[in-house]
Amino acid sequence: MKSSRKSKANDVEEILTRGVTEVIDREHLRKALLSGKKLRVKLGIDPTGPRIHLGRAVLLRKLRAFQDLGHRVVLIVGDFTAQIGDPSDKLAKRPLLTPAQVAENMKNYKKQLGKIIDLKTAEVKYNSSWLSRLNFTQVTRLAESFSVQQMLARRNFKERYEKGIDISLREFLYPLMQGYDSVAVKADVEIGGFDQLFNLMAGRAVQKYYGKKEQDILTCEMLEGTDGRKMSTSWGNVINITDEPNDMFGKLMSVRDGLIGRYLLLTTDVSREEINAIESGMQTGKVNPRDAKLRLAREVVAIYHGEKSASAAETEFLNVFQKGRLPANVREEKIQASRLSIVDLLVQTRLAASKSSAFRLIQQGGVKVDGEKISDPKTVIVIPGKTALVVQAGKRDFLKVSRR
RNA sequence: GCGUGGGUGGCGGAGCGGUCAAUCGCACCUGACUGUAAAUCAGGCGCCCUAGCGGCUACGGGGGUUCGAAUCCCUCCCCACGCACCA
Repeated sequence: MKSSRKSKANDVEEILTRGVTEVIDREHLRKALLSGKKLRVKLGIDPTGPRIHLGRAVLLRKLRAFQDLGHRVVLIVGDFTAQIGDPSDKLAKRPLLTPAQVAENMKNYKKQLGKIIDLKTAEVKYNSSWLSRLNFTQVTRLAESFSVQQMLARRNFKERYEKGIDISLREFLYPLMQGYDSVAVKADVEIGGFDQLFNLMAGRAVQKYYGKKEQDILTCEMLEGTDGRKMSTSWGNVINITDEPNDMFGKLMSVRDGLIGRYLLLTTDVSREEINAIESGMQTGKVNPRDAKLRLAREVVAIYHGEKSASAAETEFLNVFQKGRLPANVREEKIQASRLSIVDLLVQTRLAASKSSAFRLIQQGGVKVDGEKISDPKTVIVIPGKTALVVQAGKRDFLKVSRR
């Protein structure tokens, strides 16, 4: 959207290289991008309706970059697989999604997508609309496009085969289905995480088999979670693009120092020259990692919540965590009692999950009322009627309490 | 279908008759320190209370043996692997 004619070559280079692990066929794709032809760029979407996190956003942002150059984004909702179940999923017994659930999930998902992708010009397709219509003859024909040897070339299959671990035949069908999607939507390019390489390649094989031109494929790096491990909701190291500004800012500040460069590269538009400067600055001690991280946090929050929210979140963060002041907006709660033991107060206001944990919190010195540390669990707190007490549990949990 | 090994706290994984609310690692919480919710260090991490070498409920479900069971037996359910079936 901001590319002048002269910088187009740069934009193309940026697409082809930033956060990219592999491009097949690189030269072909470069030429196509420079030719001015409008390409159809495909990305598969998970129909279980998860929250979009910064890792997933790497792909979506890549997609957006294509969109900004005038190409057509084609999102494929994998509802068909969700409805027949994935046998590689050990928890295969989990309930399969009904069409209604998929529709609901996608409604949610689209709201998030809209933060990155321009949905007005994007196509959204459900792969059940063609996959569920294939009859056995057609499936058989599709199965002809691949050999067992080719399938076994996939690392995941190869390892399991060699170890004697079951591979369901149906699993062999999955790459074929994904490949068939590419035929159905006439994809010119498909993008995905580098773990998707095989499936993306399958698209090429299937397209070729059906006499279509093969899509180019582009795989992106996978972003680590804030602690350096694989980003995963169950690890709790995920930053979602729907996270509130202050929360998002704080989570970004908890990214490991060693990951600052990668985060800047994969989640922001900060130029690579600048990222290099920041990284070498950190190595020589000229740049304080904290400041690099503040920059990162500002950039990312601005992308999803706007500049204003970003600087507000920064001010808030510095206030609360550097200067130890009260947050600007503290939740308020009115309770009925006029006098309560500190333990009961913590439990009633849900600042502590149970009395035992409230006890612990107090004994560990994590509780303050109006800035004063409470160390005796038996302390009785008088709840004021007009003004409110500020109760603090730990570093980040604040609550204003007054009488109802 | 047969056989073997398993099912333990948010996860991984010890324990294999008592001192086990259960080693340890991860995650999480608190404190100290600081450059931040980073790193490091220390402590905590089922619930209840009159807060104590206190009480209660817990180790897939049910039943049993025992003074006493996560630990032994029976049974059911589930998982992994091997064999058989396919030939």
